Amino acid sequence: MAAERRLFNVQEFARRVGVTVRALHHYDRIGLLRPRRNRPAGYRLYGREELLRLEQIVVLKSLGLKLSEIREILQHPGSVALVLRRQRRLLSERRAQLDRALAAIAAAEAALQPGRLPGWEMLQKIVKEIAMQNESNWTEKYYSPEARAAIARRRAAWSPELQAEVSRQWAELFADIEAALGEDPAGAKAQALAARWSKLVAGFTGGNPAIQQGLNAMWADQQNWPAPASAYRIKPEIQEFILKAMRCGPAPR
Amino acid sequence: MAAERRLFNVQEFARRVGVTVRALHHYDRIGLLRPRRNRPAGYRLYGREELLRLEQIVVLKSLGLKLSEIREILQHPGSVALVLRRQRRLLSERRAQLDRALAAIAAAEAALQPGRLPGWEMLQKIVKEIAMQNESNWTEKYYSPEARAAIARRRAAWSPELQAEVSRQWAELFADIEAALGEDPAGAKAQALAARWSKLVAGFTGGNPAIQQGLNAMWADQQNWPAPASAYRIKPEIQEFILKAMRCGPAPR
DNA sequence: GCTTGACCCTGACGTTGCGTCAGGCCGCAG
DNA sequence: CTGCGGCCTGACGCAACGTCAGGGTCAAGC
Repeated sequence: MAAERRLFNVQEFARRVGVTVRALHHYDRIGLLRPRRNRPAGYRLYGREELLRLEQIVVLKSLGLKLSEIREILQHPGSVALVLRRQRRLLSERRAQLDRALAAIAAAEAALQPGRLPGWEMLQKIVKEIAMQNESNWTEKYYSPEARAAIARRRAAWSPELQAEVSRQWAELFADIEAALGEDPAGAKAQALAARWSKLVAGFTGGNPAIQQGLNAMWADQQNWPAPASAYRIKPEIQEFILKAMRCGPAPR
Repeated sequence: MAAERRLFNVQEFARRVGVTVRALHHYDRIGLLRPRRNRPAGYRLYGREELLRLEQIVVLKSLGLKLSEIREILQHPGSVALVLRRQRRLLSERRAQLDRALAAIAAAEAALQPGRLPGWEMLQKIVKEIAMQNESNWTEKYYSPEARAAIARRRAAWSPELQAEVSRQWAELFADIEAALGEDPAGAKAQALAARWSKLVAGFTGGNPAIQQGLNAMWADQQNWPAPASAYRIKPEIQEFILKAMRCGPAPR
């Protein structure tokens, strides 16, 4: 009955869960987490029940939910699945956006690596290209009926053998690039390698620009590579060489 | 000399670049983009020069830079490389955070799929596990000297043949799972499959939890898969089955 | 009982990048 | 002259608190 009747004052309570006192004030004001206020002076006091609720709040907040949404969820726990699905979609979109920005930055850095002046037009063009697909999902834009059919074929044709073959091609390309690291990125050899690279990437991505962007973003930050791709982890020198060859190679125009 | 002396009023100017009139007001107030104001009534007028600057602003904004940072960059264009590097790091971190949240959501959804009650403790545990690695990079935490050595060995041992072998294992596993789709996720067969899955993933990720999280996040949202991984694109049924088996399988305890 | 230092309270403003009125001036067509 | 559309300048709102400022409370030591 009287199990752990202990009450905490704000500071200790906050420290215990890992939030700030100010946050508790805030939650109190907006009615998200109401403490008991028995003490005559109006001190906030929190018990086990509030602890539970606060932990739930923290968990949901870590999923990127807004406080208002959290309040809704805690009032109607049945809607949790719905909210999670919605949230997942939202975060996915945000991540796609981030990937685009990262890809743009990577391209921009590669473009101004050679020590040239910034070259606003180039930066602008890069970003525009990449941001283009920002609005409206590319699925409808780039996967017109016939393209969709092509993908279906590609997927149907997928097999372990094909997979192995493609893997081999990547490995070969990596080896070739490594052998050519000293070459001029603008030279014919490097250009040929870049072309092979592009072709392989296109084959993998099915021409899907969003995925290609994702790839670029990953280059820029290999630490965050997701699992299966890690088998393809690219050495920094190779990555740098290809980026240079692709960006500063095809004649300045 | 007098090439395109045309001046635009706010509305047209805004429409031309794709920003709102209010934004232009804002940029004016904070001194980021000052229009000319020749007209007696104090109307804002924008020319070619302002157009260029606004375009630069928009580009930099799309990279996630704050307006104050943009102002800095435009004042000192030499710092652009530095700012880009910093921004890339920041966005990477944000993306990692997003990945963690997505992984947690995916796990949570899988956990409450069976129609059971939410199970706050489970949700909490999931999120805690995943958020644990939030602070301090895992590299130091999980890659102690000996682990680092193991990774070096792994990398040294990497070869096209090994790659092909692993690819084959994945393909086989996918096939086996597909054949077992009708089974009980909590059954021994499903559990064995889940174990194989885990082992393969661990092999790929070198035990790196960050990358495992990334993988989970990708499951939750295959649309955003980056390039080479797309060869491993997982069918939804397979993904769902494994998630179920891994989460609701090992006895409710 | 009194002082002291630690702890608590309630406003209230700052942050970021605008959205959204509200109230009023300007300019051009009929 | 009137009407309508475009422009202007405040000023508040949003999300989730951080950060003072000014002032009350509590427990302990003297």
